[in-house]
Amino acid sequence: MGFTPPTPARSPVPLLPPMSTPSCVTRFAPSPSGHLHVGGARTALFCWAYAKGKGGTFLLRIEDTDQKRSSDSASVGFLKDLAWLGIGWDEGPVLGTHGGGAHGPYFQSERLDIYNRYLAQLVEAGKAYYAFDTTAELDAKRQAAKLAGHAYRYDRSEMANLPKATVDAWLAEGHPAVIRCKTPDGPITIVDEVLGEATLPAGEVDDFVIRKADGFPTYHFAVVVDDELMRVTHVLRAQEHFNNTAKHMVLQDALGFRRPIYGHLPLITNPDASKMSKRDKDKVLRKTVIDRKLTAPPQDTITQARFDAWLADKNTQLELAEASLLATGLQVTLPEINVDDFRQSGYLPEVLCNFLALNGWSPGENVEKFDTEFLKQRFDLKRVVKTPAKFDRVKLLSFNCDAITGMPREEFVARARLHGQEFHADFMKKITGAQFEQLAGASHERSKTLDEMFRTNRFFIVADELLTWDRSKNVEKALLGAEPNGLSHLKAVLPVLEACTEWSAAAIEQAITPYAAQHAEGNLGKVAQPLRIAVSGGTVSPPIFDTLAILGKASALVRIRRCIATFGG
RNA sequence: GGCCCCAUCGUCUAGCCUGGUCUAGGACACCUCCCUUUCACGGAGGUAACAGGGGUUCAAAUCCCCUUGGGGUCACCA
Repeated sequence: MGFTPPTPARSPVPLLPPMSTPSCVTRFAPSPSGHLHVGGARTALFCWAYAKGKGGTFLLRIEDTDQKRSSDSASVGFLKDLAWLGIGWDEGPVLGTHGGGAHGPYFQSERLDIYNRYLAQLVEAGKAYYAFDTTAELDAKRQAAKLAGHAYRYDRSEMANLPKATVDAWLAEGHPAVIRCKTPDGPITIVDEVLGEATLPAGEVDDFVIRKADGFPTYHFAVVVDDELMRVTHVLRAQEHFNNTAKHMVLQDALGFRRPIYGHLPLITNPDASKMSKRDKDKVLRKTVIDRKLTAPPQDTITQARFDAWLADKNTQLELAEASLLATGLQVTLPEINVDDFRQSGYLPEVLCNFLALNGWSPGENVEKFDTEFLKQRFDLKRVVKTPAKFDRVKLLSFNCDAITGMPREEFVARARLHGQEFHADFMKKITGAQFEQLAGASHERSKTLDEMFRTNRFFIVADELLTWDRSKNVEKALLGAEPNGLSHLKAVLPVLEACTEWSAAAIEQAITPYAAQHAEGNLGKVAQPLRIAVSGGTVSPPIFDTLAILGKASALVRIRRCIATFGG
């Protein structure tokens, strides 16, 4: 059989008039199995940047051909994630101003008749055939091959040569059947803009399934048909798809389709080089539960039965909502995996985009900080690295910190407020608008994330009479050290504060500073720290005068009195 | 295991294609000091890498080969 190794089409034959065909069309084609993973987000970002930088089209397609794994709500989830990141799509499912387009539907599950048309065409042309092997038979052969120590390859001798009459009869009798692609014999050379050229030896690609027994096309088939029909010119996807490219090329040749340009992006992994997956959350939870020797879930988290089942079987995974509930109960933080996790943790979308782009690509010239506009203009496949990147959350945090401290105060306050309203409704309810503004203002320069102030300043929203004090070393030292210790300073400044007629940070400072000068050798810390402990219960808070001002005079005084009483006055 | 790909500080990377300008640059982390009312921020320094071995060459991080190590993939999942 005269199969020539495919080469990229030099002059593609356009399906549509040239006028309406953009020079560059990229697509992001996730399967809707949950939220958008950061790795997926990086792929989407690069696809977007590449197309937009060339004035082309970026489209989104939902690959929901796996009936078991797909759900409508899941796809909506990462549409929102993408929109939050600022990665807009020109064509695809509609969300707000994004999406639409003339090449839909953009859900593969709605394109079955299209696939069937091409499938029939292939079978008719003898380029594909029905196969009636059962899963059990196939598994046995795979197993045998493994035992024998060689790679399993599908043997077409039986099914590919079945007489048409037999095939029709079996089909009519309702035997389960798949359709396999008759892969021509010969080596296949993949040309990749990132990885270069790679040739798979003959026999590496066997007769793979293109339609499943349930009537749905496999990923390989749907991708090839859709990329052609949606006139995709550049396929940018994760490196795990590299070997699949050969299958896609076989299909393109069989169907007479154009060949898009390929670029396979390096993977993003955990710092220990393991795959980043939501499994990592389960791992953290399991370790905590085992370390603490817990036999029951914390109150108000998950049921005992669910807990037992999860703990008994390492392969059981908690749902996202269950996991975060349990994490809250155990007071552990889960590793961020999905875009939404980073949003909840208070990362800025523009920072996440910036940092993600740096994993696998760099503009050179020692430039690290840039926005998506810059990325759009500068991104190119030549500078994409070939090696997998370990995702460094610490560096991301540093970038986030820089961005936050670098933004105008009003912007921080506004963005923190939005974050609070979404993720810390309880906090926002217990604090007035003015108080929040003051707190956010005071937290601005010490915030690494939008979330931090809500976690470290919970003392603001507890009732004065319910505040408790840490009994840590630092607290004891500050309050009960050698005389004159913190406690005596507290007793002494109390009347000073009571005498304050104006209760602003500046006014309080004016009252306290002279006291410190006189009674603490001008060492403000000797007075500030006990005050901080008294009103916050711990050793960390925004600057003390701000803290007192935000709390209000009444609250502050009650807390100080209670503290004195608690620590023995 | 077969096949494919890859290999620069702890990490992300620049440099490699078109050998000399590399006593290998930046960033994060780390260490030291300074600043400081806590926590942060900030400022000044510092430690730290061309996986190993052969070639080619006047000259190799840069080109070639081998070894080792890492990753991907081998589904009626995508």
